[in-house]
Amino acid sequence: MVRAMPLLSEAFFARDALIVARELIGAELVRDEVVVRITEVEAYRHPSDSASHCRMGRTARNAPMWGPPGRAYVYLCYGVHSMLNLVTGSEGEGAAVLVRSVEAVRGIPTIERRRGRRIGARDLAGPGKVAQALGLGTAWSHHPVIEAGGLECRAGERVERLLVGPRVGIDYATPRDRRAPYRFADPASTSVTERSTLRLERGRAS
DNA sequence: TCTACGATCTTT
DNA sequence: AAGATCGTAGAT
Repeated sequence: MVRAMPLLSEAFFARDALIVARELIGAELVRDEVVVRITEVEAYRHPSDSASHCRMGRTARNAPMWGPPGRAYVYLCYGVHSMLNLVTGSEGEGAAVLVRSVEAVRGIPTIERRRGRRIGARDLAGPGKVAQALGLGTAWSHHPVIEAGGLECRAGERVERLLVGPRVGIDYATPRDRRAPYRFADPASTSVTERSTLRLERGRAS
């Protein structure tokens, strides 16, 4: 048995969504026997971000995003898929990071049996697959991933250089926000969506 | 109340 | 290229 990596702290999440997003690449999500490694994320930065669920202020749905950092925000998309976000910044800010893709580290076959769905692949590219692999629904909103038990977010191997590009599926946002390079991915992973719109970032890591 | 529409995925 | 499928938000 390998010793578990340390939990990420509330202080880790209590920073700008762009910083947290970059540093979440390579981190692990753990739910019981299931362990996945984060390979792609998007930052939803602030109420002034016209792509964010917080763009129209506080509502029942986006309440978790306004809460303390290090909590989950899970919402239902297209009436079909659950999306996992991790709340960032300070309480009352309204920012989060969407986990778009992961790689299975272990435990996925068990989930496959339990859910009666086909998730055998090691690559889980796309936010709907992430929540499905971890068995998460909207009831997981507000769950602290900085504490042991349930869904946990743990440190992983640090990825120095990243793929960077625009976010996906936000055509309703302003042109500026549509173009904003708020999506980050691990260049070494094949579990990444819309890869052609990402470019390898030069220079220093965050 | 009513209506429109998604931070998607799969199949055609 | 389109259907599935339903909760939310904004309008009425």
